Amino acid sequence: MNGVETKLPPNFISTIVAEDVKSGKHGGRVLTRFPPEPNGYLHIGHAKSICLNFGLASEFGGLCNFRFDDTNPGKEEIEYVDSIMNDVRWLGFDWDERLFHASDYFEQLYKWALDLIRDGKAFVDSLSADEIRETRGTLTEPGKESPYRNRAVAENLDLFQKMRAGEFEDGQCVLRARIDMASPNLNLRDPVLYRIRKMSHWRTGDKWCIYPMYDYAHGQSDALEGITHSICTMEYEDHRPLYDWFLDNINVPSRPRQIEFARLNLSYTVMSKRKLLRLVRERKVAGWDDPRMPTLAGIRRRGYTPESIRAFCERIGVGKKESTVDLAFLEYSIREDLNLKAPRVMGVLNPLKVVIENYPEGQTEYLDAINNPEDPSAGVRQVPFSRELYVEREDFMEDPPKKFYRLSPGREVRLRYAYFITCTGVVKNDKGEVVELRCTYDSATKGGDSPDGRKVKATLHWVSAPHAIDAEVRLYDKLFTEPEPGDDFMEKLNPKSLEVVEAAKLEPSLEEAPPGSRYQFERLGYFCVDQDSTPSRRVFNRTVTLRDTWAKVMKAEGISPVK
RNA sequence: UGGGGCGUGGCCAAGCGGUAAGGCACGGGUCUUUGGCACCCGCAUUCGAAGGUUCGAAUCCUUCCGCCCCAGCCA
Repeated sequence: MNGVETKLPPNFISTIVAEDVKSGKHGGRVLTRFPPEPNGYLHIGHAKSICLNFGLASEFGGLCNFRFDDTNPGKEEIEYVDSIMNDVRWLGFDWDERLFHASDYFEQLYKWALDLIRDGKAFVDSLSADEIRETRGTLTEPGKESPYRNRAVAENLDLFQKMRAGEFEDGQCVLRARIDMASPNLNLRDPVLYRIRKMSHWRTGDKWCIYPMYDYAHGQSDALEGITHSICTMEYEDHRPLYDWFLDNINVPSRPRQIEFARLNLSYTVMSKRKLLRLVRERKVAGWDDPRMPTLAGIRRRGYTPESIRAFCERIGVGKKESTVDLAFLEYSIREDLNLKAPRVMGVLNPLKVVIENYPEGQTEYLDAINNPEDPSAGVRQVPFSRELYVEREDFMEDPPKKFYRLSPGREVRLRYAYFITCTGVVKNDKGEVVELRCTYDSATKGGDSPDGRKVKATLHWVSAPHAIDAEVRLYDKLFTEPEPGDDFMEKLNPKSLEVVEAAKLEPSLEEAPPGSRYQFERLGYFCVDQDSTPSRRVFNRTVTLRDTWAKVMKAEGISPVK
């Protein structure tokens, strides 16, 4: 990806894999898999899993399969299938021809179920869902065996075949494993293997009316594909004994090992599909790809790069401890990446008109501006300068506090790549609000340096009024006001998570900026052109602000920012 | 209090019996035509707690405390 392969920091999983490779387990082969269920959009938490699985594979010269865990037609939709594949590709991973589905294995899974029945290890239970729940027992008391638990093999075989043939209605019966109703691990109390669902499946159509449960499908799918390390999140740890039980009691072709790690939590955001779905359904955000969403679609639209997401996932580490990563860490990753790549440009979000009184009317000069100080190869561009300009309203204070060293009456500052200007007058409206600044410029300071060595404390961004282009700029901030939104997250929504600037003034070089392109608006932050943008109505999203030391000073000094 | 898992600075995270890496955040400074970037300095006598073993413990043993997960015909 970037010439020199940076060595990934080791973690407990890569240590296990390294030992297996060294000991020759699986013949030194490494095959992982990313197994999403197509019932929602992928989010940054999935990115951690994707990077882990594909990363491990490439680190040890192995491969990573892509597999849809499509065992529940009631919840899965084709819309999600497309978005999921698109997101994984965008993140930068490729599964070549290795696209699989749990549904590819329905026939084999069915045959194995028949084997389990013949071995007396599975039975058809005619208890209702409620009855099964009631007899499962509790955390402290054992469950009760189903009265159907000892049906004869022949009867079970007959019943199960009839289940498949559609002779029963939904819920009338299920196939259950015959393990141990007294197990302290609830997953082992005769878990359901198959349930009847008379609905068509996005891939198998109406071929099946019985569908395998996750536990029954996952491990065997892994075994069928020859997966060596099946990595999942901590909540499946209790399922591992069952995962292993199937592998021990079925004649599977290989023996995968399940390893669990802690899922990612991010401060100031919610990650569960249920909560994200609610934000979408209740219109708290514009959709799954709203730039405030932690979905990959949202993050992408926000302007994050796949490289920054990968770097983030590599840095947060992999462990078994529940943790919440600071959102600032994610922001650090995108700033770090964009600092090196994003072309610099000037744009004024909250325009304050400036008239340079001693600058010739009608004159336009084109000044050289460096595109990216971090990347000389990015070259220079020319920006127009004229008598009337816009500067940021926040860059002027009529009565500045001691630490404010931007523009104020009588103060001289530099306009980036242009001239030193001195504020000579302030024009106010009848409400007393500053509506225009009158300034003079020093023609000897063209380009931004004074031949007499005169120094100036501040450098301001600006844009020439007659040359500026208008744009809508969407300023995004955290979606929630609290680091841990919790279950009442709907009450913790940040009312200022989106502020729309209707008419920002941008330098004309942005005229043709294509959707998706990213820029640094100097002194403000990183922005990207939104997909809603059109030539007649340009729309930019703020990906993240620049680090703002001045904002911290203001906060510390109790100075309120100018509105 | 059935079972499983986890507890190292504000947030992540190395460490695996030899005397607490690194990153983010934070504070201070240098530099600066972005109050950006870069660079420098600071930031746990202490590893959930208490005992014990040992010349020596975050690492081994006890006990205790705290947090998370499991009672879907969801994944």
